[in-house]
Amino acid sequence: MAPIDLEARAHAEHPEQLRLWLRMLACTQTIERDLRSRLREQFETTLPRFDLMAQLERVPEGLRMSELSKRMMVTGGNVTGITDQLESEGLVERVNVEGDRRAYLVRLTSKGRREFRGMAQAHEGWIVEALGGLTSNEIQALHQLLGKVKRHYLEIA
Amino acid sequence: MAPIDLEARAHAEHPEQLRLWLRMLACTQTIERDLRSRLREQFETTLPRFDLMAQLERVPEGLRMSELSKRMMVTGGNVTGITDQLESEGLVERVNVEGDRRAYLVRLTSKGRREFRGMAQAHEGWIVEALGGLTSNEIQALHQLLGKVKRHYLEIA
DNA sequence: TATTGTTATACTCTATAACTATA
DNA sequence: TATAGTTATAGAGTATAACAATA
Repeated sequence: MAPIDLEARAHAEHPEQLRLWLRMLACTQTIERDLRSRLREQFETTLPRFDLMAQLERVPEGLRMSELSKRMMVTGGNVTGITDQLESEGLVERVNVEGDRRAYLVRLTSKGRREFRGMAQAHEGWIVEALGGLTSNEIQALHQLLGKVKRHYLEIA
Repeated sequence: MAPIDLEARAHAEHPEQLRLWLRMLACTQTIERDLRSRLREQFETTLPRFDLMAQLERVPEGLRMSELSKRMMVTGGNVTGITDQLESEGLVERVNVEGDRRAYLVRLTSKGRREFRGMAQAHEGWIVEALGGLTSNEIQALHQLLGKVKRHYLEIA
């Protein structure tokens, strides 16, 4: 039985692209909502905070605000706000950049790194579970197809 | 060249599910952001407002608040707020339900229907363009795979 | 002048929970 | 008691624009 959700507005007469889009949205919104509520309940944090820390985890020396802003796909003011929060909790720190006194590097503290590992492990488990209905081949296929979507979108944007 | 975005945090060592998830998010967030800004600029409206009207367009007799809430995947209070806005602009109306004086049917006015058609046409064009990099076969494949994701997620939720 | 990051602000979206009215 | 919808509230998330310091 079809669930009643965002996709309910799709007509059979709609172009196949639109029907696909509504399904994509329904999938990501549902999963994302659950991630948010689990992050809040189990770790008292939010998705942007988690995401900022995830970006930093890959880069031990830290990232500039402008780089974080690009990667998180949000404007600079917001990165400042999230960084302020995390810094006040001792999870990240701002480090001066040699040769440019306007800029900082934001990096995880050891406390931040420790706390992030716990969250990341849980998060990974939730995602593996959420996508657990797919075989490895299907995952590869989806990954490849969405890669194509992304590349095309960057070209026309 | 790989774009710098949400996916930048993906490691090769991450499980394939997580890498897929980050790609799904990057795709939908990018497209969704553009939709929001185009709806704002060209039609002075928002995605939830558009979505509510889209749900109603399929059902000329209207939908109850509770039904809208389910379909839009948001809680009742929010539907009230959006409906209030649209009603004050004469785009939707609340109609009494015979036999249940607690409930309403919300439906598009003719003005609402007229304005919606314009927006929907533009919206459809944006989506067709956004997903224009895919062949029809690829669209079918994605649609089918995401259907599987959705069904599995409903089972475990 | 341009760039980095911050501050201030405002608005949309959302969930939660208490509430009113009807069933 | 349960249900339909509303109200009130608080917080997340975001964009915009003006600003200070530095390049």
